[in-house]
Amino acid sequence: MSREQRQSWQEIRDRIHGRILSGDFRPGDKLPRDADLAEALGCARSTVQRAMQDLSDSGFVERRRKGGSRVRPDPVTRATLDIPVARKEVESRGSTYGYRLISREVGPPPHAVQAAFGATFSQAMLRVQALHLADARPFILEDRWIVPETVPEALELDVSEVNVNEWLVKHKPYDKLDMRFYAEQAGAERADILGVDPGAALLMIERTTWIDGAPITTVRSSTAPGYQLVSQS
Amino acid sequence: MSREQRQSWQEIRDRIHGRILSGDFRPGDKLPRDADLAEALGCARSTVQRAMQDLSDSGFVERRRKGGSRVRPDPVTRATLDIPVARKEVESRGSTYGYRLISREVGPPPHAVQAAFGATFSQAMLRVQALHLADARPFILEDRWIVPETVPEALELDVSEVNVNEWLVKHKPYDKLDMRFYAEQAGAERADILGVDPGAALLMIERTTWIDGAPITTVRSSTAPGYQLVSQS
DNA sequence: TAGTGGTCTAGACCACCGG
DNA sequence: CGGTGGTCTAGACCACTAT
Repeated sequence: MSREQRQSWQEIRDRIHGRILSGDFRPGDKLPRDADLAEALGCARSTVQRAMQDLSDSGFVERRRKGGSRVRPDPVTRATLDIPVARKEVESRGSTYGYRLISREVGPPPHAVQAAFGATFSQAMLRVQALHLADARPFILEDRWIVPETVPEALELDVSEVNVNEWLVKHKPYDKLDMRFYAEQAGAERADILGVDPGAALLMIERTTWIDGAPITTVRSSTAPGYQLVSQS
Repeated sequence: MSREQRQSWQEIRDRIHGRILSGDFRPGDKLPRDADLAEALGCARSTVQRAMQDLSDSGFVERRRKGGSRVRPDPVTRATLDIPVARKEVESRGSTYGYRLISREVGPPPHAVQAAFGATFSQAMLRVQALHLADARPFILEDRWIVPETVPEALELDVSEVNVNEWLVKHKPYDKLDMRFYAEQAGAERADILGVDPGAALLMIERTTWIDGAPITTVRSSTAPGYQLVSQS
């Protein structure tokens, strides 16, 4: 008789994944219960659980309590991006990092900023514009708005010395993050600051963070031409 | 005496995370072993394991066998992107999807394509250029190269009828994916195809996939102005 | 080679949600 | 309300790697 081999959750995942790819399970189909899969595949239920968890994270299946597992009808490709602190990114390229404060002001946020937070805030906010340099050349221009009610210490910061970006990352945890990427042409002013031709295509990165539902900060980063975001693994 | 409450791995994670944020554990510090944390926090080791796994996935800590766990010295913000199949994306916006083949040819790949695969391939490849439409307006222009040795069926496909993009997603699994995003100005030809002004800023998406080390396909997608990539949660 | 994280198992209970 | 996925526990063994 055959002996059951010990199987890793990756093997179990691949076996199930294989049956999806082979058309054995088709998009929209309901999959067997974890317990039944476990028995059929000859492993513990928690191993199936782990495998299905991964398939769910990867976007191949949807899971619902009581509803069971289904093959996701619309395939997606999922990518993970690491956005390091600007200084780290510059240094990892072997360049020398530099930081230059461009402006600091306190005032009412424009509509675009309020929209980023998904609400209307009539209160004044702290705005900081700064330039990250790589070997003394412009690398990223960031335009940041900070909500003083959530981050009162920010008003006291000497932003000409302290890198607000890194200060926030180190001291202000968030539990909600909205991030978006798009392309935009450089206007005259931005082109001048970044040292590029007006109309150059810039990759824009927008980040907005909240903690316990309270808005922390939103930042629009204009990256210099040639900048690329690369997915992990 | 006090009774130990049953704790979820999220609670355990937050307690450890809290000690990192509070400066109790500083960047670069070595954390206690899982077993010690479990005892200190009053839960099973596997619960700590799950919590640390999440902190590792989120980029807060680094884990190494024998080496133990350390607070990651360089903070990163991590974002997950879902890139749906073009048709799904168009339909989810309430628009009508359309597909138009622009060209199909077999020939030697340019250096840029070989570079994407990280190797030199002198063999001929299948190139397919196609346009995805939203309400009859250009949405995404894709320029794809397929390796016939890995995907022999592709040569037989009637690409004027079949959406190669979706065909590959459904039938060709991959185990390695490289994805990158950048901004680029539209040249005259692309501007014409996409129906935009020459010089417009376009968000570019590059995807390259492998299976068992063998290259499958690489595609450069030029998205129409206004296109945004938005992170999940 | 020994220490540490990674995983598997078996069993139990919980939480959500469809019928 | 009952079925299904989600999680916790305790214990054992494995795999990687720092020392």
